[in-house]
Amino acid sequence: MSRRPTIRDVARVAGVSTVTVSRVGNDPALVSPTTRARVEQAMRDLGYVANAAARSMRTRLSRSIGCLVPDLVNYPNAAIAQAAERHLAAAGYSLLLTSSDYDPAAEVRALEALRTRQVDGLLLYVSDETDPALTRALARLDMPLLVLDRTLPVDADTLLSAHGPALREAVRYLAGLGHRRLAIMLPGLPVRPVVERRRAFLAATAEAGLDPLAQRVVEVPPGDHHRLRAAQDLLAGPAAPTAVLVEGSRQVRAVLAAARGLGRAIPHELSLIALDASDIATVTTPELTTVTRDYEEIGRVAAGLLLERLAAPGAPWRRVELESRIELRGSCGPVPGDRG
Amino acid sequence: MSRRPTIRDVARVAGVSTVTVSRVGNDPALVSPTTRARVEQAMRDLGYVANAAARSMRTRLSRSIGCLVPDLVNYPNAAIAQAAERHLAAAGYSLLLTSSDYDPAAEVRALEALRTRQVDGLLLYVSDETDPALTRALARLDMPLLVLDRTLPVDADTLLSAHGPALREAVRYLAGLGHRRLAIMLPGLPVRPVVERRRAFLAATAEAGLDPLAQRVVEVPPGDHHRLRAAQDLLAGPAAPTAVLVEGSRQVRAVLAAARGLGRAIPHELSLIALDASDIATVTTPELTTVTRDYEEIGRVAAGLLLERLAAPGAPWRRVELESRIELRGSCGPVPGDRG
DNA sequence: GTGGCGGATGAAAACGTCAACATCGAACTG
DNA sequence: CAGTTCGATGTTGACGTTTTCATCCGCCAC
Repeated sequence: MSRRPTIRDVARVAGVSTVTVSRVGNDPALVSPTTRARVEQAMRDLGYVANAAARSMRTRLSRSIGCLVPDLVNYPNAAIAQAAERHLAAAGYSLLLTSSDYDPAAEVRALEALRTRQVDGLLLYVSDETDPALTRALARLDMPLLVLDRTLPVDADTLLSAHGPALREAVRYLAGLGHRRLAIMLPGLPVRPVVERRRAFLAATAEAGLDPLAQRVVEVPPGDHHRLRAAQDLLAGPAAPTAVLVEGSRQVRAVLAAARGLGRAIPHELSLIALDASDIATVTTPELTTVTRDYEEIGRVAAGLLLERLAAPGAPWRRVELESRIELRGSCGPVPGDRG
Repeated sequence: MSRRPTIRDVARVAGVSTVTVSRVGNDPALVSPTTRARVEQAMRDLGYVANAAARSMRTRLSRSIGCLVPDLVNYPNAAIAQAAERHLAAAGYSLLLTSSDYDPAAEVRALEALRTRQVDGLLLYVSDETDPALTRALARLDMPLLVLDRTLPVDADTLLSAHGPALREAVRYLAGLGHRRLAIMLPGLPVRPVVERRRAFLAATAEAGLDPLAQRVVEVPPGDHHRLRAAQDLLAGPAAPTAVLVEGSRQVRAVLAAARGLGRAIPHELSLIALDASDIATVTTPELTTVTRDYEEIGRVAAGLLLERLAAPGAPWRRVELESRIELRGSCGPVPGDRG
């Protein structure tokens, strides 16, 4: 593989200086039409593409964005990342994607790598809001940050989802169906959506006049084994909840499996609302009532906010909140043996 | 935001030359322990990270890999990309990810962008094997290519999945259950897996002694509307197949919906085998018998092949094939009203 | 006719890093 | 003790691009 043609090769072939070639690429209006045509012809003939490394060294801009997600296989993450990539690419930015597998140490390493690579900004979906090493690494970073659905003590723009309102609506809906013993299963991660949902669940059940002692919040450690076990523990016994809200399709799977194992039919003997699991909501029987979000919108808005920040580095920090919504399907029903 | 510290700043603080600093980063053994310690301290104090653009300009290596996938939301793609990213990152490479949305023109544009960005190699999952513009762009690329599950007329290493054997096994299994009218639904994309599966389906049904005229191959254009329509058309009528093989979870959804709409119960009135849809296979009722692959393995091997190619640019091209396997679950049963 | 202006182009330098070569002293060899 | 080797460090220049400033030419206004 021979050396790639440089701006100098193009200049020589077109009989102009390198500056002129550069201008054809960056600000064509500065070059006369005849010269421009000659240069463009030379570029085509040689198969010239600008060397981004050299350009980025000179301009101190890499036109690339780093993106850190905990898990790309998780449907919402993939959908958000894909939408963001699409919009960043349209603006001429490339996406450097890293998946941390929920490991804060891996995230710190990834941040270092992205810093070395001179990304112009960062799309950040961290897996632990409380990790001090991570917070320190972020503060040291000194570049535009767009934080997704996290509360972090750093200067950054933030794009949040409003998890509370739709979840309250879901709880009211279940209470309206006569349920008095609810549970919510959340991943055991120190991140905002979990905090918000727990809070909204407790507030909404209290508002609905349900006995606080009969409501359960279960935080599940990662690993399918734990997920299944937690679901089985929750659903077994006479005081088991009659309705559960479950975050994430992996945990939903576990609950479906546990319910099947225990012979609890959905929705007749157990009502189920899935949170952020729209990838499987319409293939189960019955289909799942879901609290979901518009992931395409999230990715799009995130990309937009970051691009605006890059264009206006001095502007005040922004904090945007997008709605969640409830989608009623068939996984909820009245309480079995309702006393009403 | 002030200028980031450079190798020169570190050199000044540590009282050494820039080369020494460079060596501490790249080949520490060349530097005496005391000097090294002093340099490392200075790096920490200043928060120095090397500028990858400058390094890459000097070394002509970017230590980044481009990855082109048609759709990141598609579970197998996400799983493969994530596994590849993990292994590339472990080797010090970053992943530039682009999703083309099945648009060959977008793929050509993305290739141009990745070329400009001087990626050292490419992980390529194109959406059209036959597009001449794409093939031309690839030939022009002049960098190590790892082609995933495609047959492309370019010099490249190739990682294939063996789609045929497991699919033949699936057909034999269905024939063994008494099915005489089978169908296969494939996406209407000119790519190798579709070609392979079509061929294997036709060969296996013939081998099983089934009337060739009663077997149907349906190629479905993209779009959920088309998917549902195609499924309804296929399943309606007296000559409808009693068993279908369906590629991709989106099409599987459509078939499930159509079957439900037509009142055809699975597996009693319709047998279903899903191809590459393991994300939903265990949440449906009944769970789906599936032909699937080890996506983590694919991503890992792909990354490994590419890394080996980067280490040995002159080695002969490689062509690796990984197995598929069938996972029996509950979506297949004997033919309704079997004459046997 | 001269001064000035704007459009088109070029020369030179700089971005941050590393490779190639040079230097220097100390330790070893015979 | 001279010659050789080796380990540790430094000097210089180049990678490919863009920025800054300068030049040149023709044209217009006064």
